[in-house]
Amino acid sequence: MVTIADVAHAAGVSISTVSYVMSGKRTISQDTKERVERAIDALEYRPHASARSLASRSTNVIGLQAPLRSGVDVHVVMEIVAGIVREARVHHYDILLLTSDDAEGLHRATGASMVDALLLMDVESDDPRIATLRELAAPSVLVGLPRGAEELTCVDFDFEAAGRLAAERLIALGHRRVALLGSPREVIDRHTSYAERLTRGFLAACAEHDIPATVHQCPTTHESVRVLNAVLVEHPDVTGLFIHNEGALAHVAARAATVDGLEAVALCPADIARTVPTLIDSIDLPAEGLGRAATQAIIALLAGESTPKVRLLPAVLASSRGASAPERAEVAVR
Amino acid sequence: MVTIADVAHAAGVSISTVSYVMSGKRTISQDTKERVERAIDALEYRPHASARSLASRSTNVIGLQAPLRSGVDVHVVMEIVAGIVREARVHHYDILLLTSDDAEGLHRATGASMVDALLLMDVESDDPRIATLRELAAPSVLVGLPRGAEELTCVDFDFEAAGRLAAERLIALGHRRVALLGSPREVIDRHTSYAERLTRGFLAACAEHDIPATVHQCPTTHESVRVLNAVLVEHPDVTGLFIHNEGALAHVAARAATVDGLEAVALCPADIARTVPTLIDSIDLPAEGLGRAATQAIIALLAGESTPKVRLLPAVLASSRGASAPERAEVAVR
DNA sequence: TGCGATTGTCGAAGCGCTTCAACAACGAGA
DNA sequence: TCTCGTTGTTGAAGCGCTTCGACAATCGCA
Repeated sequence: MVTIADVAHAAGVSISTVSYVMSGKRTISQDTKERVERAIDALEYRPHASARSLASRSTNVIGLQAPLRSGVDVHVVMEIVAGIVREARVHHYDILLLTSDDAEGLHRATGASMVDALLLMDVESDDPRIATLRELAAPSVLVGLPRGAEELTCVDFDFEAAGRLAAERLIALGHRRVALLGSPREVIDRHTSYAERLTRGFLAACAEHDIPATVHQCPTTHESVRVLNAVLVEHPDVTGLFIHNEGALAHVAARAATVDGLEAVALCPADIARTVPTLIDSIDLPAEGLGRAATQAIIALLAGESTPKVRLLPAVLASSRGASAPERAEVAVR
Repeated sequence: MVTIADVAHAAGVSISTVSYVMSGKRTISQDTKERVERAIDALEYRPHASARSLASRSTNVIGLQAPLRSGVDVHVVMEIVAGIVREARVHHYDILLLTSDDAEGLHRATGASMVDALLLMDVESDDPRIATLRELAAPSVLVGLPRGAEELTCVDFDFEAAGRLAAERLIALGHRRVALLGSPREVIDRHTSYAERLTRGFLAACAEHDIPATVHQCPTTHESVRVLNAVLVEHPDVTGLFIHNEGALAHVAARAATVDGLEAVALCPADIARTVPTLIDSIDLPAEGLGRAATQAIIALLAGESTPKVRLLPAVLASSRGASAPERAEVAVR
């Protein structure tokens, strides 16, 4: 293994000089700097991560508790994680994957100084891990917006605004009764923060416009079609649908397209929306951007910068009108 | 921060004694051992991971390159990762999540001694990372079965056997022309190892029974229904379907159920199969078990044990016959 | 021309742990 | 009684890096 001593020797300087060249924490003459850098390249030197972290008291690793639970939108979770990992690498951080939903993992990772900071996904409205986070020395960021998260930094998509936006869009399209086909029952039962906020926004906007609205828990499979059928039987005057459910989206949208006058808006990643041509409109769920934003927040905390306690990514209506990607591109060109 | 010196002082022993109590590498009297353990508990001592790894020259961390690509079966990937993480914890290892598909990440993680070993998922038939792995000092295990992986340890599900099994099942059910609705085009184009092996097994078994068979690339959305329709138009005598495509499964199965005499078998995780009642049968894709097996293999390598170069988890027909989980339970009870 | 400030480099002291070699203390066999 | 193994414990030497304080060498300014 190549050590800093080998580099120092090859460049004809001391160990500390090599260290300062790498960190830039002291001024080094151009000449010396170049000699050291050549030696580093020639020897393919890579600093030993543990040695570095022992001496510098920081690991450049962020611990991530990602959900591996049922009912969650796996596609979205993967995208968020991808965003987190990519953004972390930009800032020279790595991601340690912690088994989820146990506070012990948080204690272990920080107690053993394996990580500089923590990132938590799939946060519930009253998450028991929140209390744990307060005890820990390491800074943390939540992807989600639980109740009672004062003092904690939270980053999330603005689900409440998305609910409003969907409702207002449907109402603007002329619908006089609407329904939300939302998350599966287990997600609701866990009081997952985003599901509750989405519902709140949707119902509030409908109420403001005096439009009757109902909310339905929706299984992720083609059984969701049964839910839709039941909704239509119970409320035959429902003509506007808002779908937020990865697994059910394609089924429900396909079924909805067969019913005269029924129109559907969805909340989902843009690439998913593109595969469902029968949607009237969609609200983009910027999953990767969410992961990146969360990472940026934790990096800022680590740098000692002041960050807003809560950052919500805005909900924007994608003007897809069901067009597939290539078609949209053509439209844009004309 | 509590250090080993604090524990030693509290227990009235030397630092090395504390270390030997924790590692068990030397005999320690029962009395001393208990005193040390009490001190550890009382002080909530957690050894500093970096200090330990610097001194012991091993990190107890495994690097994982997981795919965050399109077309992959996200659900299955998540389950595999969950299996990997859980099994790793059993053996006191942690998982470092590496950005995927770049060989540089492998060099970085091992060169900087951040990991003891590497785990690679989503391996292609001719994966460029394989050459890199050979250069590295760290042991590695592939989840997949690429060509030219001699010398490398591989763990995977036996997709070829699954292909055979599905074909034989359909033939046994009396079908005289069958079709495989497989992975999306991008997965095929990447020459993903599992897709090719599944096809090979399926076609081989059909050929052995002189049963005509066709293979179709299948988009993951409800567009897959179009593919099915096209297949039925082109080959009206197709009555047996084998589906291996997470996103398309529910759509295709639902559509197939509307065609008289058409029967479908699927390859997917058991919990997914349960949500698709129109399936005749399914072959379980033991995703979590696959992750666990891969981790066990890498742990064995790290322990210097000899492990088989290739381990394939067997394909087994789940006798679901389309029954949903509760119904099956009832049947079992009677 | 002299003197303080700046610039560039270095030696050495850790960071918290593992592990080797050494060594008391003790019991057993001759 | 003496010697030789065991058994249990310890001090100290690293592991590879960062960073502090020190110190020449050079510079700017009076």
